[in-house]
Amino acid sequence: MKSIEDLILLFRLKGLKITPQRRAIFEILNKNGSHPNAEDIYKGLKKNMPDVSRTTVYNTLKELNNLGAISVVRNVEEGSIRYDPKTEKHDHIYCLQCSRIIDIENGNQEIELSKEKAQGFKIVDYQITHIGYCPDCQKTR
Amino acid sequence: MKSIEDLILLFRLKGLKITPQRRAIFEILNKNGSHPNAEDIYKGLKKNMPDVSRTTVYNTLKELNNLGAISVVRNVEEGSIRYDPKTEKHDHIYCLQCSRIIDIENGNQEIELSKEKAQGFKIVDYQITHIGYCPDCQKTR
DNA sequence: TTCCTTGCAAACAGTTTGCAGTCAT
DNA sequence: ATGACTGCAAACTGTTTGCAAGGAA
Repeated sequence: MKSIEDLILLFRLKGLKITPQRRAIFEILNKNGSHPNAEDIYKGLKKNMPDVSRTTVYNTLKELNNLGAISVVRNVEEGSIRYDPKTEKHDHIYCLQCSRIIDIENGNQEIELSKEKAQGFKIVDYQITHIGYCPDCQKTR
Repeated sequence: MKSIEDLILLFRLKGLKITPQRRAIFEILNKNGSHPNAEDIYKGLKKNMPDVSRTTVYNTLKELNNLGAISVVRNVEEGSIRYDPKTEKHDHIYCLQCSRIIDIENGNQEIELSKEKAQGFKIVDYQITHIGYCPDCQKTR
């Protein structure tokens, strides 16, 4: 997870500008620690900045993603794209009922594919998602 | 991967009907062996059945998914839902350039989460996706 | 005959795009 | 001053829904 200062430097380095809207989005991502979609961020923003538009949210998320400052959560079959502000490699646990995603450390080096299994693919990454029910949702089933 | 006969029996068992459209969708899923989205199936269907509608494709995919005869592919970040006709547990390799997905056997029992790592979640499944570039796309980069 | 299914059209959700006015640098 | 950014509206994509007519059992 990049600090707000890092994000600002990163944007400036690329000739991108730091607007109050962007600064506020950085703050939301930074304190949130979760896996929000564009709408989550938009709603958070609106509280303090009622005239902000969704376009600005989408635009800023796209830039952040381009810069590698956030990443897309490889999909857990939902209608919307969810973003991950944590840049270090990690796995996820996904709740089938409430869609909550939590991060877990990943300590599996054995996941690396053998040459035969890779079938000619050049592998650059992998994603592990554990799927189940979170503590809260177990109570209400 | 269920046979067409199995799918027909499964549908009949649930009081669902076997229409020519559904039979044709079963055939496409069965011979395709890939990870199509609704549009892929619709296009395939149209060749022999020009008046078919997308609604029928969506409806049938939903029923198949409900019955556990196909599943939704997780861990890819695309605009559309992709389905997996292979019902046995397996992993995927995903091509970042052409979006091709291939199946690979999964032989990682060590993926199971320890109790501490699961953080109270009740885990029922997991999905591993290896990400990279397929042989064809490596040539054209 | 009885539901289920089909196909059309409309609705919907999430996201992207074009553009005129505004603002950061 | 310049180019990037904002916010609006419209377009677009993938999917879902309501419904009248048709078809499988």
